[in-house]
Amino acid sequence: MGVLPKEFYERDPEAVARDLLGKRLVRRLDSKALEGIIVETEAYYGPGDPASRAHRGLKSYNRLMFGEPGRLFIYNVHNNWMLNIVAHRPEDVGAVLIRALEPREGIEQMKRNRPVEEITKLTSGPGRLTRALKIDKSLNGVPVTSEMSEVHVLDNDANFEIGKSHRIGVKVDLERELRFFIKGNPFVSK
DNA sequence: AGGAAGATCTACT
DNA sequence: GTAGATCTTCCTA
Repeated sequence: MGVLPKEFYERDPEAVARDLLGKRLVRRLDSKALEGIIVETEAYYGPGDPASRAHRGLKSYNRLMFGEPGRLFIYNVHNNWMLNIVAHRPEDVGAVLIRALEPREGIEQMKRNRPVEEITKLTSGPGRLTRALKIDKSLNGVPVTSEMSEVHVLDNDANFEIGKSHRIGVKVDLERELRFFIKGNPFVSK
């Protein structure tokens, strides 16, 4: 069960979003590691996608979406850092937003980063999980395809049903449903 | 300088 | 459960 290789991310964003469900997201902090299972994702495309950061074409703030797959793409919305992984076919544009995790390792540390009454609220939302894992723009562009990396994703054997819906919070969405989540998992955001 | 942003929290009905 | 205020960052003018 090693790190997911770059090829994993060199596919259609929808496929990557689905396949990231159940995988283990690892955040290396000091000598410790914070870890959670990915339970909710959304796929974003290029200029043809009205909800995408890349909608208005190549800009300085979205250039990572046009670049090498398998790197972090991080931006801020309403004082929340959004954690994306660049994912698309060669010469294409896209990314996958990580929307929720099920905490596994370093839960005490996460709670210190983000005090919360119920454990189900610790990482169940894109802004919540970045706070719990101490992720911000300083990690923008970091590759997730090496164990050495401060953030990386490990393969995992898991069995579950996948649910899907329209993306959340999007003003104008595509017709396709591009939000994916693990059915019945209590850490999926509401 | 101004405003919009893929969200979150709180305070209600 | 739902509406409204508000958190900050970075783009665009």
